[in-house]
Amino acid sequence: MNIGKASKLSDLTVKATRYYANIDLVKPKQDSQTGYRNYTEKDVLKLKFIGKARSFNFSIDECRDLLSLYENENRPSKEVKKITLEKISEIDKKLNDLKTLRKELSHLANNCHGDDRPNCPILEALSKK
Amino acid sequence: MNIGKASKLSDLTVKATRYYANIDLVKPKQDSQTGYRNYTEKDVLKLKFIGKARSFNFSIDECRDLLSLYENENRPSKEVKKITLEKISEIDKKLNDLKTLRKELSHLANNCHGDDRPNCPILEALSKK
DNA sequence: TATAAAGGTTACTCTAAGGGGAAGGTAAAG
DNA sequence: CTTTACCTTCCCCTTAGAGTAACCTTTATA
Repeated sequence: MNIGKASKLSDLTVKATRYYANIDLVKPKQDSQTGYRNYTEKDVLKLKFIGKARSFNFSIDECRDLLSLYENENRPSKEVKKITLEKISEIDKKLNDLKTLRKELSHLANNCHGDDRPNCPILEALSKK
Repeated sequence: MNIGKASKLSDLTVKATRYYANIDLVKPKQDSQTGYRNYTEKDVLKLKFIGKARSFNFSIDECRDLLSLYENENRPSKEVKKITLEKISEIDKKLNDLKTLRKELSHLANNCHGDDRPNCPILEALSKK
């Protein structure tokens, strides 16, 4: 099938699908005459897999790793688990950073009366230290 | 003073400081002979302000807005507060997304035995639906 | 004073993951 | 036969600088 149908089936944009072909992530054969990419059912499964992994915040490189594990019937599950646990701790770090940031910002916002007067503790905090 | 000193004083890299000059954020006069940028004390204050705002996750464009408010003695504090509250709700959205993501991933990881056997619920989850 | 080191300048490339759009070939429908 | 839809490659754009090269200026040292 052509790229349009494959993209629709895997719930990706044509642009993203073509990108994945360009970076050798899911590279279907191309018709030597027309240049059209010819996707198989299996390619669609891979594309879906990638879409799902991307929605789980895995990077393209991580998707590449996961995909090769996915395609290897003999992979040890601990490798997949390792990547997943790393992703979780990465998320934990981001969560902590964002929580700290939120605290600081809401502290500033709480101290700002937010009216038409020019005095502003937020700007003061940004300009001090 | 030259860019090196100004950068040191405002705790920025020379590269970042030069970048801010290029995008007209903090643009000091340049010596017509040597081309050297000449930073004033006031410029350093602005650079510090930006560094602080950036550390609070404000984008360059938001810094530009905040900076112009900062430089305007008559600004109403509500404008600053508005930007800050928007940033906070932006952070809240990210926090929610990440929390959801974390739940899903840790659920998957918990169900994966993570040994040398090929069966892997994580990959199954990524390939289904 | 000659020179080397330190610091300045512009300009180009690179990052992640595609989006947007142009120019042009192909296939299907009217 | 022509319009429309779909496909192709190619190039620019996004964030916020980092890295590097080539080259100029100022300062420190032999």
